[in-house]
Amino acid sequence: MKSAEKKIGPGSVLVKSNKRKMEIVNKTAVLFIKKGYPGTSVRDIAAECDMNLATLYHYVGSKENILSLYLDSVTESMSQFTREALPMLQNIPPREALSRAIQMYLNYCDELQDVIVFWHQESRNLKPEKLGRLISQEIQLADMLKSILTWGIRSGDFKIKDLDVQAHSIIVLCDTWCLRRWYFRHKYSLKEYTELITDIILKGVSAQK
Amino acid sequence: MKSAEKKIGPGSVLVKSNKRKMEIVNKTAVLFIKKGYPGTSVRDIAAECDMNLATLYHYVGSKENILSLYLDSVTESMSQFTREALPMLQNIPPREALSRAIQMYLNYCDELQDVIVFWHQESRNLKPEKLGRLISQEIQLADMLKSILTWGIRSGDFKIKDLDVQAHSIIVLCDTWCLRRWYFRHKYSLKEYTELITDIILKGVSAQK
Amino acid sequence: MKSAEKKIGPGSVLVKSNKRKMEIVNKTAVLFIKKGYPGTSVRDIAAECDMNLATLYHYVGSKENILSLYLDSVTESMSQFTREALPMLQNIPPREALSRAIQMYLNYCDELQDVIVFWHQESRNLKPEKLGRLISQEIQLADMLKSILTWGIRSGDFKIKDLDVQAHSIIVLCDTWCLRRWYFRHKYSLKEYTELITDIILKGVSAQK
Amino acid sequence: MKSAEKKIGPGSVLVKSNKRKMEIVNKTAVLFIKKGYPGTSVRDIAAECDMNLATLYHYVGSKENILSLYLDSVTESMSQFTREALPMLQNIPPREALSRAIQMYLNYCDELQDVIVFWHQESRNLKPEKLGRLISQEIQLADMLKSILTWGIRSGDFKIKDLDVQAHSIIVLCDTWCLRRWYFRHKYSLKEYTELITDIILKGVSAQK
DNA sequence: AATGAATGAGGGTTCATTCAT
DNA sequence: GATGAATGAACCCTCATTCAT
Repeated sequence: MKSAEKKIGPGSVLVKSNKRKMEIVNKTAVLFIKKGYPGTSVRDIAAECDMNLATLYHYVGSKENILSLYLDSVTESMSQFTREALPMLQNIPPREALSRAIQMYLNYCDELQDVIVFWHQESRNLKPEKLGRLISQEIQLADMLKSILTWGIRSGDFKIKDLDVQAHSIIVLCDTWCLRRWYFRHKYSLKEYTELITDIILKGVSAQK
Repeated sequence: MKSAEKKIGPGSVLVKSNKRKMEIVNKTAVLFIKKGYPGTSVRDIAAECDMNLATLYHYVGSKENILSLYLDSVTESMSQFTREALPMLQNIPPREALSRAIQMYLNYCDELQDVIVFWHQESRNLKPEKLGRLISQEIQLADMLKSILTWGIRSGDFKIKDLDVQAHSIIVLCDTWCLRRWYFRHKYSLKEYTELITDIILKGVSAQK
Repeated sequence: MKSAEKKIGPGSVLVKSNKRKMEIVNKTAVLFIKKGYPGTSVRDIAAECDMNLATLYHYVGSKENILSLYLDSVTESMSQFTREALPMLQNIPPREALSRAIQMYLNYCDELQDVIVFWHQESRNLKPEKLGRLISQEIQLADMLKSILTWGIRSGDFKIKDLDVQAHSIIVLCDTWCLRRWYFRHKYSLKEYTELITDIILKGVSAQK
Repeated sequence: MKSAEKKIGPGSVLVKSNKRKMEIVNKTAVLFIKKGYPGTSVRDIAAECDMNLATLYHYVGSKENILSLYLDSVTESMSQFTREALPMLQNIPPREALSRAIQMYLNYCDELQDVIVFWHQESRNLKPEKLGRLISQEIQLADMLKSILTWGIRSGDFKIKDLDVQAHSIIVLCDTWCLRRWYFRHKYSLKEYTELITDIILKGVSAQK
């Protein structure tokens, strides 16, 4: 990430090069999602980018690196989601905060469902270091949920045995909208699923009278 | 096929050939799980089976067929689990039935975690027809849970808005033990996870006073 | 040809074995004609014969040998045609004898057109010795025609510069019915073609006034 | 393909690439002729071209495509022959025109005898579309002959029952020089064969007094 | 006579990557 | 920066044939 560290102005060579690189990554992502990582050949990618094979290599170095760059872009997006979501949930009653967190994350998942499914499937092809970055994003998201859950516990709204399991369960139930779309997609709208799953989750965390 | 006319019993040729075939499938499964389907070459497989390449083909026909045979074996195992579990849960109070179903399925998942993760990841490489078989197993499992949930609703123990979402949620929360093992494995024992997730689920389905 | 040399009665093992062998050859011929010699695998053949691969080898020894046996059968058939045709053409005016020879050979070609085309195409795969047998059949046929032509010359009906060229030309013009069937088949009936080509040939050999 | 936008002229990249491609096709043709199409492996071809296997594929795409390219080159050559021959036969008395056409075509056949034999034998391996191209060349040649024959009929020199059969017969009798070279080659010179076959043909088409 | 199993060699093709220009 | 060419390794699969039983 040299270019990110240096302060370089618009129009510089590095920026242009970086823009090109991201174009490649984005176009490649489409292929990866459609055909899988091993199923996508570098020649496919070059063709999709309307680019000479060697030129492609000039920009991105290797096939694996494209995957890595794509990972960067995805984790950045997830990180941004988490960062942006948290402030919007403060100063709200915990139950509603959790509801809205679920709703926001489900919307986010729905938009990026292909991406989410892709990383679930291709995490195998990541080296441990890269896989770690993916995992840490999940943990960051879980942390956000954990802070909401903690507020609720303090306020007496929630009663939770184990924060970690609870937080991850919430994430997983949202991801399910993507991972089981073969079942849910033709049965519920996103709105319906959101309502139903929110109900289940809230019931699970509530301090029952 | 003349051999098809012969009576098939223990010791028959077909059984012997079938045994060999299953040996191959089982040994291949290990490779598939370790390196993924595209990452496993038929030469790898032949080597693992200590077998000439052509001999391998004599038994299994193609790489894709090994995957298919493996799928058969897995769906059969899942089907058997579902079939065998149900009778053990009858004539038991619904809450306990559900608890035991969760426990049994989590044990089953724990044993076959590599397998479960594998099929989650490689479902992309399945032709629609095969994928359908995998899906129908999940649905069968969900059906089993739905029948337990229905008993509970009738008995007044459970209150559930949507059976389908609830049943699939339960499955997913169990699968999570495998799919998020990178997080749970070094934090909880299976027993602990079982207790915690059972709690969450039961709370979610209970008819609250 | 061991069995051919020995005088063995019906029902003997060798005769039975030979019968089986010819069955194989005949069924194989169909495949050879349909898919070509290199395009036909020994497994294809065994399947067509509803026979175990090793059993097939027990009877015929090798793939090449099947071709050779088939060649035997074809040359024998051609030889028989030539032998049987000649006596039917004696004591007939030369012009009519030639006409009838052409007609007979064209009928023969029409029946065996697939066979004729096959050997034209696959002669490459024959070892010189076998190829020689095929060639000698053609020469034998040419000899028959040459004897008719000679009668005609003696009788004053024909005037021919070179017997060999003339005889082979006649054969080739008949073979053309098969070799150019892509053109002639949908334009003429065999009867029409026979008349037309007979006309051309007769005009070519006639002693013009 | 960007390169397609560039002007194509001598020295352009495309021409250079095309030259290399034709080198491959020509060298491959030798192998095809010697060993047959199925008998020639792409590894053989790469070796003959002194070229890495993958490089070969870079230029020609597939084995079948080499055959197709070779077919292109051959049909182009035949087409050129037909185109060039016709003007040379105009304003000549029909008998002489036909004689010279025969002579020219026989010379052409003699030069390309291996090629002609090859396509007779391997036409089986052509897809219908490609086979059609081969056939249409033959028909084009026949058309040329038919126009000569027609002149002769009009002038009263020729008397012909059926133009098609007559034209194709002439072609076949010329091809025979190649297809029966096992017989003619060691018996006649090309010049002798030309004279003899011309005689036969002319006699066959003549309006006899 | 019959058969399932076994095998070494080779089939056509594609891969990710590099390099000279 | 950009490009055509090049490459070694590997891909999945099929071949004709043999052998133990």
